[in-house]
Amino acid sequence: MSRLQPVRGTHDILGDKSIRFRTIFEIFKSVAQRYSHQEIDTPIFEFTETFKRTLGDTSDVVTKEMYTFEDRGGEQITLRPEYTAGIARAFMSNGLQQSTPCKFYSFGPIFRYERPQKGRMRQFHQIDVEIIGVPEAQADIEVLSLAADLLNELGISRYIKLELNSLGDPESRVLYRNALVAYFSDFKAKLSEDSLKRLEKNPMRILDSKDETDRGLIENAPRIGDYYNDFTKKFFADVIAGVEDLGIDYHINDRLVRGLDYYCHTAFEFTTDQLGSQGAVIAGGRYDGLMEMMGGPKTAGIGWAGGMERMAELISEDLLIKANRPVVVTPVGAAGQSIAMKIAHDLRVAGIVVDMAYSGNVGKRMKRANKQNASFVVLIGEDEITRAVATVKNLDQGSQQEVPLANLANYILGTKV
RNA sequence: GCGGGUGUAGCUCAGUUGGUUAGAGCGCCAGAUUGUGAUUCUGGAAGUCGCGGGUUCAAUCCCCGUCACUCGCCCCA
Repeated sequence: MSRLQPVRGTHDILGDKSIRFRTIFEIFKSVAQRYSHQEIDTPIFEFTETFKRTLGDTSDVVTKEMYTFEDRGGEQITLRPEYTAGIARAFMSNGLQQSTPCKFYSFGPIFRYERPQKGRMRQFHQIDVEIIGVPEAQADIEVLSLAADLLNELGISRYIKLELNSLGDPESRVLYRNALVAYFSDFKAKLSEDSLKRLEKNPMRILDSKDETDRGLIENAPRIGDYYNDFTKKFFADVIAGVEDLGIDYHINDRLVRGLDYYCHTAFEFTTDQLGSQGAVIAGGRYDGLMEMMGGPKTAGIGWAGGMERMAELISEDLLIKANRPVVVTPVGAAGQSIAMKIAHDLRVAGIVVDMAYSGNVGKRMKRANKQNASFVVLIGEDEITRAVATVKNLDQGSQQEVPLANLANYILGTKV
């Protein structure tokens, strides 16, 4: 048993979970396409440098959560711990600066070495949306609107609230950062160990701290809103006005931050209290400084990522996209056996989901068909073959009737709806 | 990385204050019913009691370690 278990924090996706994932992805794809986003698939691993440079040396993701290894060619490789860096890299690798704006969507596995918990795995799956090359607030609004529509169509809006903040433009940020450092420096003796480190490298992250003493200090810390310059104020007001016009509920949380320097303006999280301590279902923000930091031209960007496992826990049963019920072809005797596969094939070509009852007596095969939730059983034995018919039994009604083989597909398709 | 809880059949769980052969329900297989499903009845298979070590005449039970799950911290999707 111990050898057969999956690696810690990884899960096989099958059965109900698989259906949930497919449902979420189908709905996501449909919504994203209505917003005119194009699919993009970037590799699951990148050079370690791609993530190190963009996520910064102080973030938890880089310092202790990446799956990094040296490949046989001696390259430092990392399994992607997030989407944005890879998509930004792809944007530049493919020379897409020539064709902005670019609107992308993507989905797939993400890897982080963390202690597993409900709603937190080492391999998990995200859906992702990015708009690259649009510095205007319309992009922020559209991306938020896409997220809100998605949650709506998934039927889980009522569990989720949107927290919104602005980190300001670079000028506002510097002012605020300095004010924070000045404030917290007076309390160095009281700050938690983590927050002391943050004070050096990443003072805005202190606002994230859950440490009780820290929280007391944070109460009276400077508020970012007081440091916005006119441009930032206008930009944030535009975003809020747009969100309100679309009827999206939100509330401002001025302690919601992103520590890294390339983030600016809009930052947001769609959070829930339904998943224990894993609150965020969708999170994102604007990253106008990212491309430059990666060595490309200055390019605006905004996007978000959503956790599929977390959404999968929230969506309700009746939303799930079910596969069509099968028709089960049941041969009787050697004669039936020889013609059954051909009959099944004809039905499949006609677009019908068909399974075969492989073995056992007729009763046994009926029983299995019933268990498979089949809609019809097509019985074919010597009696039928001599008359070129099949006995078709409707499992819901219990009725049955003989149908000429030539009409079989039409009969089933016609009766179904 | 830190702290708490849990680990017995495919699933959900009982149980033994340490003592012949470890149980139930559901599921699975077979028969009643060898050309007709859902109900019913009868029978059956299935377990190194997570794994390793220790204590003991004897361990599924007590102790230690380990792995996994789970809850909280941390972090976030």
